[in-house]
Amino acid sequence: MQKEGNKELDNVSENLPHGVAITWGLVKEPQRGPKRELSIPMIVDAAIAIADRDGLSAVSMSRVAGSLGHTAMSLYRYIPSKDDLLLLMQEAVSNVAFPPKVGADDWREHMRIFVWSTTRIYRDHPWFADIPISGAPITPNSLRFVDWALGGMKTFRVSGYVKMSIILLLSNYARASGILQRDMDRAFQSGTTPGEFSAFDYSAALKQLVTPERFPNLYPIVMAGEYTGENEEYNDAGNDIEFGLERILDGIEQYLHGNEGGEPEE
Amino acid sequence: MQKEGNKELDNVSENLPHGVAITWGLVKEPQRGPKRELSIPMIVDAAIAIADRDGLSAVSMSRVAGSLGHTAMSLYRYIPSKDDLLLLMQEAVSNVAFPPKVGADDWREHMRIFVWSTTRIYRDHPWFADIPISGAPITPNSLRFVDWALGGMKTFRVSGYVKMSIILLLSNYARASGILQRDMDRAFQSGTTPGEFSAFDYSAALKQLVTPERFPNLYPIVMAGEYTGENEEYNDAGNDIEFGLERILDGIEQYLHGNEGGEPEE
DNA sequence: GTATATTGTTTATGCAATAAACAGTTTGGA
DNA sequence: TCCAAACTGTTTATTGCATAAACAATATAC
Repeated sequence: MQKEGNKELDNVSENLPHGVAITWGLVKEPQRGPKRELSIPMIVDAAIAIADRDGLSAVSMSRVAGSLGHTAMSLYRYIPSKDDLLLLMQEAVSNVAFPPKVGADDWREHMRIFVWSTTRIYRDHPWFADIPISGAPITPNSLRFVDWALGGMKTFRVSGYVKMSIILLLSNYARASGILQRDMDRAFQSGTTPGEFSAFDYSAALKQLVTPERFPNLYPIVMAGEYTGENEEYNDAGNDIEFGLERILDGIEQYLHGNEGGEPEE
Repeated sequence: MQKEGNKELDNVSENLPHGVAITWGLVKEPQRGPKRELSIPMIVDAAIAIADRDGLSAVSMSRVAGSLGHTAMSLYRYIPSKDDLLLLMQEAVSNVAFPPKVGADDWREHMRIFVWSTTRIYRDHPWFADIPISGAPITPNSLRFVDWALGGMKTFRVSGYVKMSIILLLSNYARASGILQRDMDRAFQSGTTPGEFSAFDYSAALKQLVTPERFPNLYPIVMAGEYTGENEEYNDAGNDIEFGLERILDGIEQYLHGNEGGEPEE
C-alpha cells in the first residue's frame, strides 16, 4: 500500500542507476536522524579538487573523506559507490554556460562553440578523460550540451537521427581533441606524472627505430621531425584541432547542400 | 667500461619505457640461470584471453599467472609492471594485416580501410578502449598503422604535418566509433556487465525527465524515440559511423581541392 | 668449479572499496 | 510526551590488489 504521491517519478528513480537519479534531483533528503554534516555537493567538490590537483587516481574514498575531516565510510551515507561519485564529478564539471545567441544562421560558429566548450572541460579538468564512458549521456548537464547543439541545427532539413549523428560526431571529436590537448600540455610541463610520455620526448629514439625498410612512408616524416612536432611554430595542438574541426564542418556542409540546398550534388 | 657492441641501441633502450623497449625487441633474453618456464608472449596471450572473456578489470597479475599455473610474482620476472603488461596487450592486438594494394588513387577507400581496421580491434577486444591513452604512439604496430595510412596519401600535396593531422583525425574518429560500436553491441546483448547502461534501456525514464521547458530542442527528438534509437531499422551504429566518416572524408577532400588543385590558396 | 646471474616461490606491506555492527541523534505518530 | 523507526558517523573486518624483499634452486661464464 503506497502513498499516492508522485508514483511515476518514483518509478523513474527506481529504474535509474542511483548516481543518475541523484543528478536529476530524484533522491530526497532524509527527514529523521541526526543532522547531516556533509552534503553531496561538498563531497563532489572535494573530490574534484583532489582530481584537479593530483589526478583521478588520487581520488579515493578515504582521501576525499579525509579532506573533509571525516572517515571513508561516512561518504557512503551520501553516495552509494565510488562509480557514482565519478559520475557526479563528471556531471558537476559539465555545468557550463553557453552563450544564449549565436549569429542566427551561423551554424558553423555554433558548432565551433559547442566543440570548444567541451574541450575546455578537458583542459580545466584533465582527469575528465580518464573516466571511462559508460554509455549514452542521460544526465541533465550532458543533455544540456546535446540540447544546445541541437539549437544550432534548427535550419537543417534532416531527420533527428542525422542531427544526433552529427552531435555524436562532434562530441567524439571534442573528446579526442581534449585528450590530445591535455597530453600536449603535460608534455610541455615535462616531468609531471611519471609513466606518462609523449612522442616528443622520444624523437631521438624514434629516429633510430623507424627504418625506411620497415616504415617506408613514415620514415621521411620522422626524420624531418614532423612526427613529433619538433618545430615550435607548428607544435600547437590547437592547430590540429582547428584543422580537423573545419574538415568535419566542411563535410557536414557538403552533406547539407546535397540534401537541402538549391542544386543537388551532381 | 662497456663493450663496444651496439652502444646506440643500448642508449635507445635505456631511455625508452621498459614496456616500449620490449615491443621493439630491445630487451634481450637472459643467458644464465634456470630455464624460463614462461615467455612474454605466453603471458600477454593469457592476459588477452582473460580480458576478452571477462573484461579488463578481470586482468590481475595473480589471475593471469594463475591461468598459466604460476604465481603472481613470477610474471615480474618477465614484465616489470602491470602498466607494461597493458601496453603489451595493446600492441599485440594491434598486429593486424593490411591489404597490400588498394585501388591506386582511391585514397578514400584506403582511409575507410584504415578506420575499419581500427574499429575491428575495438569490436574483437572490447577492453581495448578501457586502456587509457598514455601518449602518442611509439610502438611498432601502432606505427605500422600510421605508416599504412600515410601510404594512402602519397598523392596529397600537403606537408607531413597536415598528413599527421589527418591521421590523427581519423584515428580519433576510429577510436570513438569503436567505443560506440562496442557499447551498442553490449546494449543488444542486454544484461551483460552490471553497471553498464545505455540510453536505450532508459528511454522511458528520459521521456519523463526531458521536459520541453528545460530541453526545448531535445524534447521532440526524445519523444519521437529518435534519441535512443527505438526504431530497429535505424538502430545500427554502423550507419552512424559510416555517416560520420564520409563527412570527414568530404571535409578532407574539400581541403585538398582548395590546396592542391589549379590555384594555390594565397 | 666456483662466482654470478637468474629462476620461481613465499612472505609481507600498504592501499583500496566496501560490508557489518554499533552507539548516538532526530522526528513522526501514538 | 515518549518511543520506535530512520537516520547519523564511526570502528572494525574482509577481500583483492600491486609489488617489494628475501630465499633456495639452477644454469652458465670464466
